[in-house]
Amino acid sequence: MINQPRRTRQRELIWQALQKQRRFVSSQQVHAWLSKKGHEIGLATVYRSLKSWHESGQLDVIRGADNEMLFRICAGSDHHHHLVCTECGDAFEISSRELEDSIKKIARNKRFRLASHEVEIFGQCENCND
Amino acid sequence: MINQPRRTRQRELIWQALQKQRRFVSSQQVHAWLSKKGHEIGLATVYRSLKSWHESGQLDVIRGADNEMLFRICAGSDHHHHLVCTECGDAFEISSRELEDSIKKIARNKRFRLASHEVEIFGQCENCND
DNA sequence: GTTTGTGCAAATATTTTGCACTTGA
DNA sequence: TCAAGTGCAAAATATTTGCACAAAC
Repeated sequence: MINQPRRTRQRELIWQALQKQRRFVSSQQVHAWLSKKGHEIGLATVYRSLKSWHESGQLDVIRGADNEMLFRICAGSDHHHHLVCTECGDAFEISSRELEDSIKKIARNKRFRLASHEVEIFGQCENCND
Repeated sequence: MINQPRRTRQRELIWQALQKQRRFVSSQQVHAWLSKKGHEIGLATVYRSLKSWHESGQLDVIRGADNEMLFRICAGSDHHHHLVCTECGDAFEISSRELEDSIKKIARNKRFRLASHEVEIFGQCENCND
């Protein structure tokens, strides 16, 4: 009935490109990288692929400084946040009981019914903070 | 030498519009609202005003779901995050020692030199969660 | 009178979409 | 076959910028 994803050359290539990266990348970057490798794929196809994978939970997304969407293959399907290195772009998934508890507590204090939350932490990773 | 802000009719009106709002609003919204009130101000002027106030720390900003920047007058100048009601759009500034500590701990565990972080919590406020 | 702000239109930038064509199952 | 995927170009958004003119100090 709905969305039975098909295996196409384009999607294979896009997925492979994502697999090579540990960092978050934009649709534009994926497209440019593939072009450089000689794979002429429509930019719209890249946008559509990343969007649908994100919607089906296979990709994580964060917003870059200039407001663009950056994607990365999502390791676990559990709830988590990200710790991103501002130097090399490397990103780790994090999940902290303590952090979640703090957030719950804040919501409770203000009598909010918690819906969702986003936490993004930026810094320099072990290798980059000389 | 630098940026000595001037008092203009446009800026007065834009600032007043912000003061009437407890929720986060976009440049477009401020502009539309002023237009409706009969104040014909250039959209670019609204963008420029909000941007500069944000840069000077007088406005907070969050990212809307549809990729736009939303601003609000910032109550305190201290470090804080936001608890936003998804129903009425009302937003509270929050600051939690516990939350900050959790974040520091996470960074320390991964041996990151912490640069910055963003936390946004969404839910329904006391009035909206019937 | 000099510097800063404004308005407009054009330029960017990112992402989406309509549509005809192609392809996978 | 035929629904799903693709490419292209155009549209939709959101925001910025160049420039001539106006306003503030």
